Amino acid sequence: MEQDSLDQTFLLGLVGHSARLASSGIRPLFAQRMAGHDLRQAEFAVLSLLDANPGISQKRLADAINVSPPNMAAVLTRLLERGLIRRERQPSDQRMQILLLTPAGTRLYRKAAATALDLDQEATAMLTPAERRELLRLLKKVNEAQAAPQGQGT
Amino acid sequence: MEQDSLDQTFLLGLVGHSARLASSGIRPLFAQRMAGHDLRQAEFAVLSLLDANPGISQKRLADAINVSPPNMAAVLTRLLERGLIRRERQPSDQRMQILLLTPAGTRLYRKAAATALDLDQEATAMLTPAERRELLRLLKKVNEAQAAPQGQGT
DNA sequence: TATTGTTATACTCTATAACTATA
DNA sequence: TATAGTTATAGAGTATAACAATA
Repeated sequence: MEQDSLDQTFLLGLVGHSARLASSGIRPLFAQRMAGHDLRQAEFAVLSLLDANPGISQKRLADAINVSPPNMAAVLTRLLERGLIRRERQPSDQRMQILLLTPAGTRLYRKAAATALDLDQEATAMLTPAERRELLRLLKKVNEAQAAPQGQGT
Repeated sequence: MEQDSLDQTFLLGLVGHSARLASSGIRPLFAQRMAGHDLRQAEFAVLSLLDANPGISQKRLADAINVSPPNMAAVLTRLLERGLIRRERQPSDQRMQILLLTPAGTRLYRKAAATALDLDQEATAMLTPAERRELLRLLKKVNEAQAAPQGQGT
């Protein structure tokens, strides 16, 4: 039995620490359930964004989920090899590549999305629906401001 | 210029994903500012917990910040080598080790804690004070339930 | 037999530099 | 010269199995 009388006042007053804890607490459950679909977190996120935004570029994908371009390339390579996505050069700007789900990718995503929603709700079952919505709203506010600080980052 | 018209509705409805995004957004700022103290996230967390809870065991430390015992051993080794913490066997139960900050560890922690609080507040400056408090309350609720599911995990 | 902690190891994730090609 | 994407590589974080010592 754990005596959880630890004083964590300072650490739990940091959003960075608290968010990391929540993330690391949910991660194992996500990994375990998603193993059935053979999808990792970043892979699932890519499928989700492509389902909702067919034809976007790798850059926008990478920016949205905070993955560096080299690491995104590796994620996409694996999804391409599995036949879950396809890509084409954009005619108007040949530097860009347009990404799309294949029919197999769409089918897998539908199943995986149901799994993801289930497990996420289980992992947050201690919150009321209103609390959960509020938590998501506040995290979104933090994340949107991160993505676009005030012009240029550096 | 980014056209942030991406539809991320589904992903941002997952607490796991949103928490991970927030964490990964704040991490680089944390790392950059803490480099001045030569402290990584887990190391800072250990110092903070030892400052508030002198004499706790490695197990309780590891549980509190979601680090596995083998990885905690590595973190502590580095802090010991730097003379920031010390440890002793507990007389009553010789399996346990009691951890304490050294005077140098306390001094470094004081400075690092001020840095951490500053950067975390900068990173969440888009929230009102009330929103920030509410976000921390909700994350705490999620994290407390994670830590102690309902008896034993497995 | 269970718990605390260690060692060794592998795997994943993240970060950076250097490069190609397009613009 | 700047941007999209790639390759290669290093480093940090995470996970697991096997072990020692104590209870």
